Amino acid sequence: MIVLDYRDKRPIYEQVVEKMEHLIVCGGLEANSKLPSVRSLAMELSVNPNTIQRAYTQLEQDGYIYTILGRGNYVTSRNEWQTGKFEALRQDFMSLLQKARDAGMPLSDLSAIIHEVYAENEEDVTHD
Amino acid sequence: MIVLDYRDKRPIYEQVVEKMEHLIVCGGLEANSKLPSVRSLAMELSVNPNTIQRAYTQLEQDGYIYTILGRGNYVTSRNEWQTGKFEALRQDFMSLLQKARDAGMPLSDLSAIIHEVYAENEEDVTHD
DNA sequence: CGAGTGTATTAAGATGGTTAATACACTATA
DNA sequence: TATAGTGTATTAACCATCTTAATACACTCG
Repeated sequence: MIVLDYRDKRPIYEQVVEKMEHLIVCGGLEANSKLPSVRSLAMELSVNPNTIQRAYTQLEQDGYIYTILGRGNYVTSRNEWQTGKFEALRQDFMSLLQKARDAGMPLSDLSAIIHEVYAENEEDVTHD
Repeated sequence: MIVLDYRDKRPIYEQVVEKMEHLIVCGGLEANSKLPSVRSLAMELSVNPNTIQRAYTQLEQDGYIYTILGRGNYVTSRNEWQTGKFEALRQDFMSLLQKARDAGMPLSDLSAIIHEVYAENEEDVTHD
């Protein structure tokens, strides 16, 4: 379900959060489906249960999963986290765009990247 | 010249690198102008000279400054780091755009943000 | 020469990530 | 009711990294 990158210098719990979030956002995990238990995932990744517990706590705070005591952790439905996710992405985009503008990066470069990633969605949109 | 944010949990040397880089990229520091000495900036920020030394070493590795032994640290001219900077920004954009696409963020939202930040440069660009 | 500079080394303290060993409360099931 | 599986909490220890501290050395400039 998840593979750790040991060259990654970030904490393990952050990697678990990131990869779980990616799975959920991309639809790899259905809403209300059950996640691996704290102990089983810890066993699978050869890490301590506390580390997984910390990751799950973070995911719950971010709204991606919910917990039922004694039963397990489950995936939250999309509409519960999508608004917050969009806002976070907006913040990141603002920050990154300001850096790009300050560095003198041409608007055309950004446009090219956007159209490369959003290849399917092409219709109009990107100008006034 | 620089103000530290003590609520920021990142290492001090990272903050110094970030703020110096920002100053250089935004033109707040001219090419070939002299930076504060390791000891004087350490004094000014009330941190250890080793911490500033580490920041300057990082800035040099990233191509933003160059060092002359016994004389000081100086700002590199724009064309020496701009290409690398653009490439790094491109990488970040790709990564962020993929996340936005996966989360189902509409192209129109991105367009709005871009036009907000790149207000002056408006011409056409963002569509084919 | 002397002051200012970058650089290197070593030791110590502080913080945070991780492991480890337990313990407790809850839920589902035989 | 018992048992197993679950989330959760606590405490201690280990380790890596950031930071400070105290020095020392080589270089440049006046």
